[in-house]
Amino acid sequence: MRPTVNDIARAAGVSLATVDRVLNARPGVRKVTIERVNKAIEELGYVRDLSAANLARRRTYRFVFVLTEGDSQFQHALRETIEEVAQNAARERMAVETVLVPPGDPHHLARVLHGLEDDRAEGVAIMAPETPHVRDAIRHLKENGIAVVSLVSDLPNTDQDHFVGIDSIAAGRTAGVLMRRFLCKNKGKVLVLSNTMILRESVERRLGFDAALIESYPEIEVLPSIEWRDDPDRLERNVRAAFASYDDIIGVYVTGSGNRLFSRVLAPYRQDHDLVYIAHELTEHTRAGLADGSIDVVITQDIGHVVRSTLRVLRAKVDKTEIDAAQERIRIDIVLRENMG
Amino acid sequence: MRPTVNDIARAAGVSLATVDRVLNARPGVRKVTIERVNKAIEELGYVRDLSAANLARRRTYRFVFVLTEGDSQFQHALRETIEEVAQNAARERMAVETVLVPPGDPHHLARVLHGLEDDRAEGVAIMAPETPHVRDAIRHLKENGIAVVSLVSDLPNTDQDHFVGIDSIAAGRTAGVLMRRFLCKNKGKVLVLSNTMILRESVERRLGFDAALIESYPEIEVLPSIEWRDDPDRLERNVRAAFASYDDIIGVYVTGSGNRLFSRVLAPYRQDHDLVYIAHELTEHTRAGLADGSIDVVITQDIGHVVRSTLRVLRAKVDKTEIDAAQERIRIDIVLRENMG
DNA sequence: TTTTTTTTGAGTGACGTACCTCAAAAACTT
DNA sequence: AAGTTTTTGAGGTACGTCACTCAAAAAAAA
Repeated sequence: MRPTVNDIARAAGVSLATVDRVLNARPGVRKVTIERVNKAIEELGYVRDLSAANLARRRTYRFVFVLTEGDSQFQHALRETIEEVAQNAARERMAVETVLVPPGDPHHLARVLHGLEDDRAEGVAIMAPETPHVRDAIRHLKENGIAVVSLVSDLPNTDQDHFVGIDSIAAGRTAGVLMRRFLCKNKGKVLVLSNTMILRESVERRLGFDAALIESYPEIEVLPSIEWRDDPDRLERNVRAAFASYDDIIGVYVTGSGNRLFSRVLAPYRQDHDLVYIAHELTEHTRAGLADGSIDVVITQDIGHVVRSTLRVLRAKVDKTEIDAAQERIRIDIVLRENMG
Repeated sequence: MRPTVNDIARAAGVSLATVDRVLNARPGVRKVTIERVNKAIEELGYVRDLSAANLARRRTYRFVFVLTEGDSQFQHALRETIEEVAQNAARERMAVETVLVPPGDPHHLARVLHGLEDDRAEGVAIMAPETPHVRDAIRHLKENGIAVVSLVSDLPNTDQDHFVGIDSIAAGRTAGVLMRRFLCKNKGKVLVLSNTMILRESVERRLGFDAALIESYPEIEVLPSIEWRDDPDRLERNVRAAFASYDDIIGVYVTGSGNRLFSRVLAPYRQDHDLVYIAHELTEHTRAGLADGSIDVVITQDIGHVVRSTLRVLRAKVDKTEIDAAQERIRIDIVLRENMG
């Protein structure tokens, strides 16, 4: 049987009240007594029964996801997953809320974050680009004792507690090495498509991709990234231009969203070109692409895992308990048609 | 605030005791009353507070892992992981025990399983080959109300509640398709190595591998599996014979354990042969192989995930609650040096 | 209708922890 | 040594559920 507070009290030769004062850092206990209690805790290997504790303090963890709006399939899937996971999380005394902020408006985002300080949340999960305003807002949150984690998109230069997601450079490298192998020593050019290179992930993926591909395979030329910035016409124009300029395009790499659109634009060229198509993020569309063979590989991360992990990490931070690194590590998943499941 | 039993009692116009009788399926309640209570539960959306319930009934889940002995790196890693996870599981009122049985002795295994019936365990997790004795023992366990799940190695024709692991045919198919792509239209032979074809996984992996490889790539000949049955000499002999007979071996596929040994035996041939090496299970050794480039791909499953999932599923079965399919799905992981992490 | 059986209500004491009060004891000041 | 302050103890109530008892009420059987 696990030791209880009563066992600690007996072992330390003090009363229950004193043990309680020590455990919950309440004032009015001498240093010597505190040490005596801590020694007993140590010796008996006492660990507080968190579910009993949460029951007693009638606690519900209040967590908020702050996401930038956007209607890419990835964003949809993310929001949906949060919704689903939140349902189950409720059973474990967690109230999860989602707040959407317009993209490209750091002030708005910062205002939202500030608004969370006065006891709307005990923990905040953020997916947004890093800007000075955000850095500032995160510092404030932390100063108010609110746990902060970023998901999918890292915020490395902030006071955040944790990042839940994958290393984008490694993800790009993985894409690069698969491109190299799937190209089979053929010579030619690789098209890279990105909605915007403002997001750190896009840049880092491209970085890793180039490193893995060019380094060991100089016969390949990786073309400059085509950025389409939410403008379908620009995408179409640029892709058309690329195929007009080069007739030896043998691979395409899409570093972020836009697969749906891109696939359509690409279709007419696929008859003449034997293309290796590598994309990121497993969504409805990339899934279909894998199934019908139009996409060869998808590099992704398990969104469900990301969301669940985010909540576990937030709770651990709030409770000041250890996190299980092995469980919280997000893997870079390589998905082919065969292991799509 | 979540509704409590008291709210249900009030809403249904009955006493607490009656609600309790209904909730815990105790006798002495009329059908009409049961329905009234259930209606109230439905309407208020009541869900039993499991942590309060477990606290009250002073419950600790007793789970037993039954594994066949063996000193492959995979088995070691599995046992170690169970050990680790069990530590954390203790905080959630789960007492996890591991029982090892000698391989190839179905009677012993069956006896062990029978021994678990009389209240040693509420749930049993099994990794062992399926035999009539095992089927029988599992049926008995189930009849005694004990939850049974298999892990890693499926037991499809038994009364088990659940299987935690990957589809071996799909895993083999994944290996096959990667072999095909990495071979880059070269012609030649592929060596397949397996400790034993007695285990269903080995057979299924091979099946999937052949299907993916041969079907779309008939220029390749996949050689008959070399079985070494825990005999290093036999492995060495057979590998040597294979390389003596064929000078166009361009790929090797190891369907299970033996990578450590095989790598050593293979080493001298690697200078003359440009080989694609695909293996299963990410262990210390295959990890090192990926790192130094001697292994190209490892197909694996996250052992930590498997073990944690096993415990969650067992608990869900015992509690008769839903399992979160998305969370419990074990993925077929493709591991390259770049995404090893 | 009376008797028997079944169903229901009211209540109690756990489980392990939190959080509170009030009085007593111990530790300090002067 | 007296007073003051700090520290400690004893006790209670609560959280939401379980598991039980005993008596009362309702339903079914005679």
